[in-house]
Amino acid sequence: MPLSREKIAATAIRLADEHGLDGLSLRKIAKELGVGPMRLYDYVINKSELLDLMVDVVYARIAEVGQRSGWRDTVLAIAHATRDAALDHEWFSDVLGGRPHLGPHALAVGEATAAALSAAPGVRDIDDLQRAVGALNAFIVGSVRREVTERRTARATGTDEAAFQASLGPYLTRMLKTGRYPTVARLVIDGAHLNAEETFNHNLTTILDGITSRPAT
Amino acid sequence: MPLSREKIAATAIRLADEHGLDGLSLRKIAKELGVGPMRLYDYVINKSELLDLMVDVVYARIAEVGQRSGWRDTVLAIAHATRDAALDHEWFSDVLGGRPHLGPHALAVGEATAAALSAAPGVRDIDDLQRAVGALNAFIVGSVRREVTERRTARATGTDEAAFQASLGPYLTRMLKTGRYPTVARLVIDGAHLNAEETFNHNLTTILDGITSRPAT
DNA sequence: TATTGGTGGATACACCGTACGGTAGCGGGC
DNA sequence: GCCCGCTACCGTACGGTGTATCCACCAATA
Repeated sequence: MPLSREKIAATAIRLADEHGLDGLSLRKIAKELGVGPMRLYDYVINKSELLDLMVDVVYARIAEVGQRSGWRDTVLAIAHATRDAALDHEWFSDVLGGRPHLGPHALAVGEATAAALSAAPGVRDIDDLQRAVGALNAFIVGSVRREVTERRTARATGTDEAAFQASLGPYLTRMLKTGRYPTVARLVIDGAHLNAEETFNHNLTTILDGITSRPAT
Repeated sequence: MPLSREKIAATAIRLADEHGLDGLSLRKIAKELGVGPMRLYDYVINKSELLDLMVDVVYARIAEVGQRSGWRDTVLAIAHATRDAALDHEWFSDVLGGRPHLGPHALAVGEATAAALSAAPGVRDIDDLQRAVGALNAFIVGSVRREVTERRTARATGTDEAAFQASLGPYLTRMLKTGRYPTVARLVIDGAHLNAEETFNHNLTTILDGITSRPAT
């Protein structure tokens, strides 16, 4: 089993899944592979390139959803696949939008979404398409990042009310008790029960409706 | 001039503006302040806490836009202030959405946007408000990240066509020449002339229209 | 004057990415 | 058959990071 870019990327992904991107180091990857650290540089230029490799592996999984019947179903499938991938590989959300995704599978995903959106009503020319792709991707990136961040803090503080009160509570409740943030307070207190996937879905359709129902300029 | 959290955060922001977040280290900050590295730990627990401090300083600038006459003007002002701040402090976009923003000024910005959105038509109850805030913030985070990333790669590769062809060109043009990404190719070739701020504005109004014009469920 | 408390500094540790020099094995030319 | 050159592999080393710990000094108090 002679070592390869794929094998390196695979173990790197596994380690990143377990210990996060900060806990990922070339030395640990090498040790996990039973190899000296410098061996990796025969297959990869940088840690940065290794990261690009990992990212494109994830995009390969996203690209697997393929094409659905209608443009809207395709977009929905890609968006949900992206979200699922980010929830499986939380480090993926740390990189989302932070560097250009130019791997072959990333391009394939981009092509699929762009092709789907170009068939949407309200998308008339290339400028419309560029804006639509931008809006959709921005929403996906932002949503996924937000959800992963929330999940992390929930895991760090503990899900239950008691642990929350113990960790963030003292500061946050004191802040909210000042009365300077009444709307935020209402959101925190009353609005914590919404399902994440439903919210994602809801906002996604809102965005798509906004794109398609745009009046002619 | 005895050193303080504010002074530390200010020089940290300056260094991060110049050399990026990766080029920021406690040792450099300390050296810039003419102080041993460990002195900083008398004012800050972690590098993480220092980052939170820096982030909240930026949010203070964003919060300065205050309240406009209508809910829509307020939201637009906050969104643009966020974008401007991220373009001034590109490291800010690296952190956007990646950690909970709980500083007092961040909460103030959150309160202002939530309050404004709660007055928007189509936002009837707390659940609507939560979703609307989520959609808007997701879009802002994603858009700003994308724009900063593009600006960075443009700066790295050089703006002009020749340098671009020399750096990313060989790989990207070869990829696009395969014919597997026709829509992306069209976007890259034909659609590079759009103004970033206009696009941001356009998509922002699209999102807001989508939120306000949602049918009653 | 002796003691104590706090303040600033230096040193040290574990870890990181990666540049560099060396070595062992192997295929090809004479 | 012998030797050479080349390639694949590897260990060591350097400069940097965040941070814990200990130490020296100095002011104020008993």
